Amino acid sequence: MRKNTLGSLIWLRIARFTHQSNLLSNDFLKQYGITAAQFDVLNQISTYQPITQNQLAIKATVSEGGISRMLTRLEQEGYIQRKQDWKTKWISLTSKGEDKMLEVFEHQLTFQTSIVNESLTEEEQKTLYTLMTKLQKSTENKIEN
Amino acid sequence: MRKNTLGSLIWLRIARFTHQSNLLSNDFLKQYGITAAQFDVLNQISTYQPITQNQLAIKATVSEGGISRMLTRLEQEGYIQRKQDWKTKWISLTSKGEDKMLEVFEHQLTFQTSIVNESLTEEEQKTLYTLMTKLQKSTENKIEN
DNA sequence: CATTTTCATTTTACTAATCAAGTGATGACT
DNA sequence: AGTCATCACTTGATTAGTAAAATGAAAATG
Repeated sequence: MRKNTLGSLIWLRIARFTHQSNLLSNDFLKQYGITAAQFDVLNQISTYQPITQNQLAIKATVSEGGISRMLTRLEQEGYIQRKQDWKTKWISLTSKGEDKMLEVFEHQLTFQTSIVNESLTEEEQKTLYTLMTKLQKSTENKIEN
Repeated sequence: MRKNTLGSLIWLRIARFTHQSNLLSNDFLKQYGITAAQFDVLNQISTYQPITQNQLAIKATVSEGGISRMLTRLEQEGYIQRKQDWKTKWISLTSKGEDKMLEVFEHQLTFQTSIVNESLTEEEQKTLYTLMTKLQKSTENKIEN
């Protein structure tokens, strides 16, 4: 007989939430013509630009190959530019990319915040943040073994 | 100036944990020759078989098209069988699929559990489970609008 | 009894991710 | 100088996901 542990149930809830909130995010961002994955990467670039692809991959927790393809798409759309300097490519937003982030950032933040605010009190949110941070940091350490 | 809310920080932590724990899961399951996504689907089938593709898609929180392809692969590998009955296809594990789940389930459960146990106390886990359940249920309601 | 509706599943076109092998230029040995 | 290693990035093969259009067979309608 199958018996689940508390740990595995937590795992399942988190996986479901991520999946479903991703669907909602993509649906919400559709009106701005970008996907949730693109928003995340543009947001990282906006924060850390100019940044190399290598560093960006780490910030966005995506593989080298993944960021390469992602940037190709974003470059085609005209949101970012890659400046080759020696062997490194420095990534930054174009003015179109800056405008897009200016247009979208606040709304996406409000969108995410409201979903959390609707189901949890301020106190609960603080607790959840603390616990998730513990969990995530510990997983992060395991990755860098 | 960019200012993040508690809600958006929670969102970020959850997304990171999911992504990283998925990498770990895939890495762990590699020795058994299956992926984390395949394990999840096989696990659902094992629990609810026989089950239609439609219901399975809901259980596994995957789109109709997604489950169709996934099952094609699992069928090719010989883990599942599809029995056409009227217009419905009933999915169940083959004996090879049953064996695989018997081999993997306990280990994957232990793997997931240990990651949570290593970073959180029993009490913290209960709290986290309660909060994540609230959050996830609320998101689920938004999806079915 | 022919036609339309319904419905489960499949397919198409796309985004996105991984790992691993391939490029191509810089720089460091011998 | 010639070879070799390194490094940042790209590419190929595969898995996985979505939305939306297409299939195909049964049921319902007129």
